Amino acid sequence: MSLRHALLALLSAGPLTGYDASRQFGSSVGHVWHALDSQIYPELRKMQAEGLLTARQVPWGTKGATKTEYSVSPEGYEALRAWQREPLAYVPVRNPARLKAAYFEWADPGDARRQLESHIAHFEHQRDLAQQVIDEIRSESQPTLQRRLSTTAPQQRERIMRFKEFAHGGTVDQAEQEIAWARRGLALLNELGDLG
Amino acid sequence: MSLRHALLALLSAGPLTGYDASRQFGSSVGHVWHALDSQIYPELRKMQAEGLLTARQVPWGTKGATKTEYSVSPEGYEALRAWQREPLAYVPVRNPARLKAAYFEWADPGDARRQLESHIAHFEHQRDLAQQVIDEIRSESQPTLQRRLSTTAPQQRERIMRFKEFAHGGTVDQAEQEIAWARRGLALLNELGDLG
DNA sequence: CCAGTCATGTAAGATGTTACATGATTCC
DNA sequence: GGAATCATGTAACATCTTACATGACTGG
Repeated sequence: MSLRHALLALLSAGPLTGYDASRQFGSSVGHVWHALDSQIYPELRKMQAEGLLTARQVPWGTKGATKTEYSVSPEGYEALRAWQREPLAYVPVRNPARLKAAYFEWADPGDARRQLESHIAHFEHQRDLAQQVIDEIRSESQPTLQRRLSTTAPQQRERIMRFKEFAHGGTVDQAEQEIAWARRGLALLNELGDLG
Repeated sequence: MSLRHALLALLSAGPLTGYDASRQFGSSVGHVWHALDSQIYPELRKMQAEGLLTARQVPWGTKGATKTEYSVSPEGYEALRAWQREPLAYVPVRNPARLKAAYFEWADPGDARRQLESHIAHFEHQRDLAQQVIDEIRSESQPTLQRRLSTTAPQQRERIMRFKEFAHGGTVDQAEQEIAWARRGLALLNELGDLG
């Protein structure tokens, strides 16, 4: 059900059309919970059907076309708070990189090395992305955050920004840790190469 | 397709019945790739149908009953090596704990605190589990690893153990990092509490 | 002979991925 | 007038979870 909470969180910053929600998703909450358009549109409709969102047709263009704008209903805000009240259900471990590394004896050393190198490249990219997000938060240049802050009492703004920084800071740390792990793996391959 | 690779890895240590595979799964490869019995049994059959495993009926008990024992076929071993040759497809981020933390402004401080405390408890448990696995590897007391090592040339044994240690070491590091992150979150809540 | 565990699943549903589809509008 | 992007999906498939089912065997 996390997609639902991600969407509530996104729309809690203010109403959005389905299209705008899809676009802004990727550059805000999508950094911690990825989803594709093909999931977002149907989920928005389902949430509206269940009363978490209210929908309104707004004009689009000059020729009488419309698009759907969604807002969080009182029930939706309550669902957001209820979610925060519930303990988080931890999902069982399912880590493809660790799985592969545990059975590197089936790889030849060159392939194992390449795995680890692309692991490093991947998480360097993740780290840089998350660091960018943090910079955008600090500079208040992120559109979704701007909408969020504009409807918030000044005393609350600090909290909101600090929580987001904290969350994305976790992503940075995790990326650093994965990079350090993969480097240890490369060192191990070197060591075993010398032995064999 | 990782379940398939996890099962190939498990059975590469030697033949197992479906039931034994299900049991041993949890105490070996299941530490990096979780799966339930209801997934394992059907997947073993599918893998046999596709020629990755060979099945053999072995007697069970004294009254003529049988059970199915699976072994990795040559095609299965090739699939295992092919998997190690392919680059890993990184899945998009989907992190419920980070998602929740990014929107802690919707939680009251007590609930946010409880989230972080159970985050710490969860990863302390993960860390201890992974540390146990590492100890079992070092002491060669893990049954699946014993089967694996017993069919391996002595020069290769070191490699196998070091790779597994390395993989589970990553789980330990990740757990430590999550614990440190959550502690920073608790400190942040304290700080914001003082401000508000 | 009865409890436990061995042995093997099925069925329904939730969630997510991949690939494709289509028309409207705006900007150059 | 054509390209880009706005707007909104659907269909098929894969994967995983939850809940349930059932009979055989073993040890006390």
